[in-house]
Amino acid sequence: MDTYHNVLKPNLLFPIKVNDSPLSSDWPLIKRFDFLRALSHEEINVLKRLHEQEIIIDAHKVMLCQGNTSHKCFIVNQGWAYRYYDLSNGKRQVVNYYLPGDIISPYALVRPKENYSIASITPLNVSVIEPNYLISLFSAHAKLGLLYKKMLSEEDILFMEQIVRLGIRTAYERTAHLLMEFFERLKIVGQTENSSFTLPLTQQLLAETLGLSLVHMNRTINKLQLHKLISIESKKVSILNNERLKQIAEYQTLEREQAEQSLAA
Amino acid sequence: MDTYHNVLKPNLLFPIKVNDSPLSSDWPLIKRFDFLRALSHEEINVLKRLHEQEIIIDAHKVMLCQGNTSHKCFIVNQGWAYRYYDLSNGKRQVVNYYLPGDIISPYALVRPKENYSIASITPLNVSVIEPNYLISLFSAHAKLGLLYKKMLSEEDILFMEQIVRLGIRTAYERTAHLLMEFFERLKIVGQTENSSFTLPLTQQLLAETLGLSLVHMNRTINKLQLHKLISIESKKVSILNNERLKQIAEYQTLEREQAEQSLAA
DNA sequence: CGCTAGGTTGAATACGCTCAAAGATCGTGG
DNA sequence: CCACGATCTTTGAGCGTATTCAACCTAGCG
Repeated sequence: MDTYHNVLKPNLLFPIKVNDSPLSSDWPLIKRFDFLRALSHEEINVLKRLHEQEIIIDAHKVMLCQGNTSHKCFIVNQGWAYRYYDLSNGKRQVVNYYLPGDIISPYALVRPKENYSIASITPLNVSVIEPNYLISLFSAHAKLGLLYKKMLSEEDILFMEQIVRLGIRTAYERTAHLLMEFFERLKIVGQTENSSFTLPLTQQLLAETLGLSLVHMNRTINKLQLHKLISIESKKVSILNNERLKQIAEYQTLEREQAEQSLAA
Repeated sequence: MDTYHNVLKPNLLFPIKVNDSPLSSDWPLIKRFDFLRALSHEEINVLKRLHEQEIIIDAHKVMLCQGNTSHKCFIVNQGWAYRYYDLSNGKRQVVNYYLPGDIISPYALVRPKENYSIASITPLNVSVIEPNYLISLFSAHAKLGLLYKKMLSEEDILFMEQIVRLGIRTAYERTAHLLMEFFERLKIVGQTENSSFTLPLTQQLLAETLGLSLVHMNRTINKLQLHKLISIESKKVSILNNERLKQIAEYQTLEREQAEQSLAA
């Protein structure tokens, strides 16, 4: 039950300057924006400026603790993190995951006190940003501001999907659905190969995400494998039957049509 | 199971001009903003301008259908609405509720296609706004823009609370928690009296909100009444033992401290 | 090589679901 | 104003999914 609690003791961050900057197109945030709508050179340069201060955070560190205030935003460049809520009886609920290309705590400025904790799962490579800078940048560049809002809106949709998963889906469907989501999100930032991706989560964490017990989580995963829908070997998930998995999960691909009208303004 | 589906067939809205405008302080949105931080006369006037086009929507109407696009924003002035998701097997999940003072579909502009449906519960008195107008207004008035972001951030928190409810709370705790939430949200906009409020929901809808069956929802509500924590008579909920209820729900009051620093910028 | 975190399995239990049917309440029209 | 139908609520009983407890296995790492 509390194995993770012991590991995840609050800790100071140790910023490390990273020397080798990837190519512009290698920043996952830029990939995401570009996916939403093709960016101009100038826009790419603006977004690149967001990545000037890069740090690495160790795996299994609590970055932000329930009750504290967050003063910075982070763009995830590499690695996974998650937000969770602790109950007094020792149970935890994972609320959402931060994958490459996601922005951590975009509401930093307006939220006096975070109700949730955020922790890294893998070593985390993030760009640190002043929340104010983010705001001024996106109000100066209307189109980027719109894409940013689109990102926030997508986060909003992911929350709803999590609610639907927990509310009316069975353990089997929940698991299928979450895996589909991970796959599609990672695909956009180029972190999949063919039909597989690296899933750096323990079954305990998955269980705490899907509102299941560890034991049942394990059985559900194995059932999915038995049915030849997926296979997992050493943290690498392969989707063997995408069609069927999507059908079971009743998964709706995130709508990202290139509708110009909605982006014109 | 599908009783509600029959009632909630998509329908055109019938706008009705409302003649008697309430006093400025009677607009729930203004109350909410003022609660976040005391507003100046000028700011109140700006917000009043948002309420120029008011319409009434009948009870039990689908305002926005899964798959369609929303072109307008609505400020709820009076009545309840909710957002939900339909699964192909007939099950539904209620995602969130819109109470007086809430803004419906603030992401209207950036979302090409809504994945969720929105329906009214009671007759709904709303102000209609152009999404673009909302944006321009809040970028012209920095402080109001900040309060608006704070509102979005609160919506975000409510989503998380719903996730936690569904993920790790028991039926009993879920119900207690949701009732607490309704009470506190209604209190801010002055829709409570002493320890009671009007809850215009059927048990079916509550069940679809909390991921429970109708039968179990009913038993859970009655258990709460049996334990003298609440009482319900004809849609009126009275909280009999606030302390204990809050404790069972492990309810965290929404943090709305008057911290000037976070509002200064 | 041994320790520890993570994964697997079995068995008993419980919480919540389904099916079914009967009551209560509300709105509406005769 | 009462009667009727429809919706909503309540109750019983059996069942099933997921939980809990407990033990054992496995893999990775120092």
